[in-house]
Amino acid sequence: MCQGPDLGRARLARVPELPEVETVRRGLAELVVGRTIDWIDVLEPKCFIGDPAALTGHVFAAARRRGKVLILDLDGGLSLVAHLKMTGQMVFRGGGAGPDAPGVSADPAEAVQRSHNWGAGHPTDSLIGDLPDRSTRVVVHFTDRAALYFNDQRKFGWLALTRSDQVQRVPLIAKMGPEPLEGDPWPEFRRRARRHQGTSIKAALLNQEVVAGIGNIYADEALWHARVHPATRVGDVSDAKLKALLAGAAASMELSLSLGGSTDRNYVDAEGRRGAYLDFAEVFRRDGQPCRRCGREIVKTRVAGRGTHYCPKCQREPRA
DNA sequence: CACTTGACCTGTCCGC
DNA sequence: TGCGGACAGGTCAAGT
Repeated sequence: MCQGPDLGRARLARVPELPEVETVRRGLAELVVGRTIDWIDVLEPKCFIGDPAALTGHVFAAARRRGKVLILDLDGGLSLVAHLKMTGQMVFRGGGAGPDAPGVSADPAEAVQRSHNWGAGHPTDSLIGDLPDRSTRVVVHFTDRAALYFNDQRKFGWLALTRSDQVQRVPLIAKMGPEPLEGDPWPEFRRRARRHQGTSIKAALLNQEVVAGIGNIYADEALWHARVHPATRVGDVSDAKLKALLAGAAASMELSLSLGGSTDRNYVDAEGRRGAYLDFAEVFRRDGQPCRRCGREIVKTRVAGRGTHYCPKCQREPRA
């Protein structure tokens, strides 16, 4: 297939953060809930924690999410916890067309398969080819011949089998901060952010113990919305600005979430250009382009060890 | 304890 | 055209 010059960058930017994981969750809730596991094929041992054989015969009962972590509950008090990290994907394939006809799957399966094409770096991008492929790490085979593929080119992601009542004991989940899109996260976010007065606000936003689900993209977006320089010490950020940061992150994620359903459709146009996922971005990967508020050129630097995009006019240096 | 840096990986891009 | 190296980023371990 033809690969435009921007395709590589576009893929890298599609790291699953909260909105992307939520979109995957919704798809899985529709497709795997109610299905019975036949067996689990672990192609990359480091990507599956626990005994895969213990899952045979169990039925998916619900699909939940905590921050960027997926939680798939099964009957019998078991849960499959999953983290996509940077390049993980969950790709469902129905068995409607039969096991020997991988390319002619039924409509529903294909539709959801596309909507699950988050994450990055798949050879064929908007339309995944035959599975398993070389990035497939785990395959959940269902009794009806359907299958759920966990793909992850970089092997950072994982699936872990745990007892449902132990899910909140998973280290990452146990310490996780409030959900930014549920209830009123502000009091808890403020409390937790104030524990890290000495670090940069960007590092604090990326810290899952401060607030759940924010990654590099939405951290940069939130900072732009709130007009805060990413290197500002948390101690120098007012409560009003902290609140604006939380609101900015939420707004950006809500927008992304609302685009999630349509992103797959025109993700890569005929020229292989970037997809709709970037339409909500004000600064991320927009270095060299004008700020949509003031026209100043967006710059890229490094803060908290991460590529960081901001507007030098709207988001002034701390110091003073 | 607070905070920073490196490791984990692989694919892609850039300069030579 | 090919090759080495930088880079991408979520989380954890190890370091200051």
